[in-house]
Amino acid sequence: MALEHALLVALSERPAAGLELARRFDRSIGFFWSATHQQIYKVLRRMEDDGWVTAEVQAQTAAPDKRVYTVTDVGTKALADWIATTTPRAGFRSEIAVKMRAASYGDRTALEANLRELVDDHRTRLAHYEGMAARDYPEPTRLEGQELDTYLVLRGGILQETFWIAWITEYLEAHA
Amino acid sequence: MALEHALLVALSERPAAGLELARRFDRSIGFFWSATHQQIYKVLRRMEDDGWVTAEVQAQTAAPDKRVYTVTDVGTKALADWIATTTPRAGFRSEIAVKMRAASYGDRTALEANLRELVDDHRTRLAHYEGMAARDYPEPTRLEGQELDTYLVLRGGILQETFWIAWITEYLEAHA
DNA sequence: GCACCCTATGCAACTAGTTGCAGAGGTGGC
DNA sequence: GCCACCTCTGCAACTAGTTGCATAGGGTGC
Repeated sequence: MALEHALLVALSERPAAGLELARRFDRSIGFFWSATHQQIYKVLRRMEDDGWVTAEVQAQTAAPDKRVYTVTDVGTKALADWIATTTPRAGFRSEIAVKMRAASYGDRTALEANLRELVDDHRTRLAHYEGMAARDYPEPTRLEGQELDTYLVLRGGILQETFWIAWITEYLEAHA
Repeated sequence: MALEHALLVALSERPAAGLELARRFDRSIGFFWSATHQQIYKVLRRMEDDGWVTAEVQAQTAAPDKRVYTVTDVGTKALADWIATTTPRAGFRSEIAVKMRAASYGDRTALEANLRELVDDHRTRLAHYEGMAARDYPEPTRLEGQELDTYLVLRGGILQETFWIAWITEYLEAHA
């Protein structure tokens, strides 16, 4: 389970409240993890119980109070310890892949329409990521350390989208 | 949840018992799903309760009886219905990606060693998949229908491994 | 003043999957 | 005969994540 560690990374960069973190999952953290706000609040509460983060209630003017979480020394150490562990290769699970394999047992035309929507979605995301890369990292070879890591994770997002586009395109063309 | 559907696909091709299916997850079905034998038995039992499959107990000579599952008409229809549903784009969750992003907060050297092991693993799998493709599908352009689908899912496995190799290699070289 | 919307947090029921463990039939080696 | 190993099925406790729903503070428009 890496949600708690993904949250530790995000909070190490900038303390934040729950909903703000959920929003960051729609952007930077979202390249490599995703979570609902319910799940985020649940995990944040547990991290607080474990002493990994502290919460400070901040009053706001036009909205309810928010709880801003900050990583503790214990949390920083927990993150470092986790980074030192070995992560095995993850299995690949994909519902659309099951369907691509199963197409002969159902409505292939409906599946192909679904695939066309998906590949469009992936193309849109790829264009968005590539725009981000060009705008935020005009000179990637000059990057180092944490900033380089952030860029390289964006590169992972780009390559991942490229994979999906290549595969779905190959599938659709092979059946044309 | 697509395990039950992945199992329907596998059983539609060939009736099988639980452990045999678990073994097939280490091979063909394993390109797009994975499951432990405990999970497979659990799901098979539910599919049987739902009328999707029937089980026939077969005695064996040097091993305990096995339950061979066969898809029913109800199961065949359930699979077709499912194929006609729309599958949304799946999120990308990766523990190693979180670590790549978090490397500055821990032991980067240990992570790089982990990444080298992983990329070797991916290269081995890629070579294995490419060997399968060359051996089992010498003339892919002549394939049609279900056989073509099987080949294209293998292609997905190849492209997926290619993605991982490209990304990890880029990460390691950028930090060299 | 009410409906709608936004921010902000969070409970609870449920699901899919993991892990540890277990019983049973049988074979081969010591 | 016992033990290690293989085949074969499966229970149960647990975890991570999903979904539906809820409360609460505040602002805006009709």
